[in-house]
Amino acid sequence: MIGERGPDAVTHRAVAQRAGLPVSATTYWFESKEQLLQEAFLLAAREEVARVEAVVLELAPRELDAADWAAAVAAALASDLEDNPSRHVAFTELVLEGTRRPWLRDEVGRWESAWLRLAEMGLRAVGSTKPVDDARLVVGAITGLMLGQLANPQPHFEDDVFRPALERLFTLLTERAILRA
Amino acid sequence: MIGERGPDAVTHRAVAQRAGLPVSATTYWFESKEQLLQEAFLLAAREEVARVEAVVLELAPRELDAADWAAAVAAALASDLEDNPSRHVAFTELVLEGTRRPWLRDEVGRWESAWLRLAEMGLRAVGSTKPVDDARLVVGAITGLMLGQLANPQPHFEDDVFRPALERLFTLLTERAILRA
DNA sequence: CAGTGAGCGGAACAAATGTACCAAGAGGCG
DNA sequence: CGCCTCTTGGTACATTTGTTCCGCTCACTG
Repeated sequence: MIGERGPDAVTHRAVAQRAGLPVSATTYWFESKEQLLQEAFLLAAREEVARVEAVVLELAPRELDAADWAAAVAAALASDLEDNPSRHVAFTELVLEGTRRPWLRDEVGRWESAWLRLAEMGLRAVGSTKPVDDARLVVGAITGLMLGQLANPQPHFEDDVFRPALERLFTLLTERAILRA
Repeated sequence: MIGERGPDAVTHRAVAQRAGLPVSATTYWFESKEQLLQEAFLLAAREEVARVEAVVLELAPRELDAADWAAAVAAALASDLEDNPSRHVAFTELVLEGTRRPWLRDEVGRWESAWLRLAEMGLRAVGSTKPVDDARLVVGAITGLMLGQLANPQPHFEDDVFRPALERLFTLLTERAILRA
C-alpha cells in the first residue's frame, strides 16, 4: 500500500479493508498507527534482506566471471523490480522515513550493512582487490540505477541499462585487479 | 517541509504558518493542495537542475584529471547534502511521487536527463571512451551513494566514502580509456 | 477623491481519520 | 453444558484537513 499509493494511504480503514477485517482489528492488534507502520516496515526490511541474501548465496558458490555476475545480478534484481515495483518504491519510502524516525534508521542501517556484506562477498568471488571499499560503490550504483528505473522506466532496462552498466563496473573493478597482479 | 517531516506534513495550515500567511492564502493562490504540491515540486526540480548544472559548468572548462574531478564533485555534492539534507530527502520523495503522478514523472524524467547530460559532459572532459553509457553508471552511483548517506549518515562521508568511491570509479573509467589507447 | 478590486484574516463546514467503546460470536475448558 | 477469554463487527466521537465564505484593509485608478 505504501508503494502503490504512498505512506499517506496507510489509514486504519484502508488497511482493514485490504486485510478483509473490520477497522477495530487494526487498533486491536496494534497499539497505534505508528506501531502498525513500524511492524510493517520491520517485517518488510527483514524480508528484503533475506531476499538479497538468497540471491548472493545462490551465486556465491558458482565460478563466475565479472560478466556472468553482472548478468546474474541484473537478471535477479531487474525481474524483482519488474514483478513488484511497488515494493521497491515502498523500500525507498522506508529509507526516507528512516531519516525521521530513529528506530527505523537503525533498521535501515542493518539493511544497508547486509547489502554491503553481500556485495563484498560477490566482489571477493570475482577477485576484487578492495572488496570492502568497492562494495559501497557497487551497492550505491545498484541502488541508484534501480531508483532511476523506478523514476523513469526504460523499456528494456535489464538488457539496455542495468546489465551493461553492471558489467562495465564489475569488469573494471576486476580488470584492475588483474592489472595489478 | 516535505524533506523535514514527510509529504503528509504538507497541509494547508502548515504551509500557511510556514509562510506567515492565513490559511485562506493557500487556497487563494492555488486551486487545490494538489496544485500547490505540483508547483512546489516543479519549482524545486528546476532549481535542482540549475544547481547541478552550475557545478558541472564550473568544472567543465578546467583541466582536471579523474581524481580532481572526483574531489570536486564530492566536495560540491557532499557539502550540498550536509547543508541541507532535507532538500535531498524531499527530492527522493519527489522521485517516488513521480511513480504515481504522471505530470511529476515527466518532470523527473527531465531532471534525470539533465543529470545524465552533465555526467556525460564531465566524463568527456576526463576522457572517457563511452561517456554516454558511463553517464548512467556515474549518475546511478552518485544517487545511490547520496541516498545511502541520507539513510545511514557516516561521520566523514566526503573524505571516507564519497570521494574515494568517486575517485575509484572515475579512475577506472578513464584508465580503461588509456589502456585502450 | 470615491471606488474598486486584489489580497488578508479568520471563521465555518463537510469529509476523512485515529481511536475508544460496546455488543455479539467462537471456541476451548471446567 | 455453561463459562470465559479472545476476536470480530460495527458504531461513535474528537481531531485534523481540504475547502468555502464573508468581511475587512489598502493601494491604486479614473
